[in-house]
Amino acid sequence: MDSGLDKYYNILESLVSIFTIDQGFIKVLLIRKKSEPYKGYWILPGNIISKEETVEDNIVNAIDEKLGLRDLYLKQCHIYSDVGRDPDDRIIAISYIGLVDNVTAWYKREERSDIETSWFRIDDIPKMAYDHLEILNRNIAFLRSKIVNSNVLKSLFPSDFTLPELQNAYEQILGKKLDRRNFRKKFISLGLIVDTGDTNVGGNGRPAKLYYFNEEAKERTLF
Amino acid sequence: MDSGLDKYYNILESLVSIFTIDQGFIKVLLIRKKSEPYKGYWILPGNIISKEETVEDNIVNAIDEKLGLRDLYLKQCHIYSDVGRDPDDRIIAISYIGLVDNVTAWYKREERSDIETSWFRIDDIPKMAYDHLEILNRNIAFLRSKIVNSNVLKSLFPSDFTLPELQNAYEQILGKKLDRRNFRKKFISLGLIVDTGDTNVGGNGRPAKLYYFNEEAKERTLF
DNA sequence: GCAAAAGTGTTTTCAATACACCCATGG
DNA sequence: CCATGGGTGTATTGAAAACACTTTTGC
Repeated sequence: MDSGLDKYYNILESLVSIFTIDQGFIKVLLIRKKSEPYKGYWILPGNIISKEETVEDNIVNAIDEKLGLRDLYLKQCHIYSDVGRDPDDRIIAISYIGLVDNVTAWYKREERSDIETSWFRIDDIPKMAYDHLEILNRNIAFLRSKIVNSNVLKSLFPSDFTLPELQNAYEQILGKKLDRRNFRKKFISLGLIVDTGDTNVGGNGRPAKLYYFNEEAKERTLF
Repeated sequence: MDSGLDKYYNILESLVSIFTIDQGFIKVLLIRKKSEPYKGYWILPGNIISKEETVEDNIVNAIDEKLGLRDLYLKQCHIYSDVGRDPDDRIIAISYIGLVDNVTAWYKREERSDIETSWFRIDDIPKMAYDHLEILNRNIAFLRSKIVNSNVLKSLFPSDFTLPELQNAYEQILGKKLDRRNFRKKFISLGLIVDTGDTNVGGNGRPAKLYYFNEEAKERTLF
């Protein structure tokens, strides 16, 4: 590393905000840092990008290896290139949003014993290293701007969800209450979701009908 | 460059699609390539990113140095990291959209004698090198999705534009005709544009009123 | 039978659309 | 005076928003 071209060799990392919905709360998957700097702080999952892979491949592999997750929805979000964003080195970050349904998040996931991970509610984020809080917040804002378009949240609800659950997810991300009747009317009349004929069991009150997302429905503006 | 970390040193380039509106046509500024490979083909302006600058700084400098343009609207668009996108080397591209008004584009621009540039209508793009056509097309699609939100096109019209000119720009980018009365109604009733009290001169027919964009108007969905 | 949560229809309001005639200028 | 392009108002339609009572279950 001593040619005049050195200054053109950049280090890139991918950083992913993986969201799921659990117990009615939108949560994000974070990793606890085990070494200095920022030991004990939390970071977004990610990886250094090598010359032999695309950014997407890098992320898919990183998520599989570090988190034991496969088959999630990924969406490129933003690039962070401030020279001082990492105090030790110039690292350019490429941020992505990932969405997984809660069945995959909880039952199909193979946890790695050497990595401490945890899901956090997006209104209760722990202390985060580097500029990762800023990146996460921007990703949440991006998610918010995306869900007004139909079908984006379907990655969080693969099958057999109830309308109150779906409405709850939209309300949390949009940060406001929605009318139950209008919400139902919109999703059903646009053919976005399909009645399974079943109802859920347990819990208080009247059982809710179960739905799944109509894969054929085309994208359109919702809110 | 022979440590085991070599594979983590990536080369990055910025690539910008700079749009303006001229004679009622949306045009993009391209550079003609003077050397092999792809000699004689056209490329998007851009630059290799060094370790000591942000991507934004890099682009601002590249546009100033190569094109003699300053003060344009810039918006990050997408990252291209296919391993084979440049046959000679692995280069990751970060694409941006740039918007300049036609006064700046034509009168405030200092052309560089050693660089051959030209504005092309977006429905008449010449043969382009590498994957630049794909990148440009994606940027055009991105622009199309952006202008449905107010105020994005104001960078193309700094002052003293006519409503037919503005409508024409929207029609070209959206690819469809719009109703004159409804178009006018929307922009004026939302307070997005302000009447200067003047009218333009020359040309056939009744002179059109001149407007400027209201800087205080807040963003909202238009189409 | 009552508490808890889900399901359902109608009215009102506002924004989007469709539509046709008059006006100012240049030649 | 006529050709050209710009400016203007109204009626209709459709989607969004507001709103309250009934139904099903567990205890």
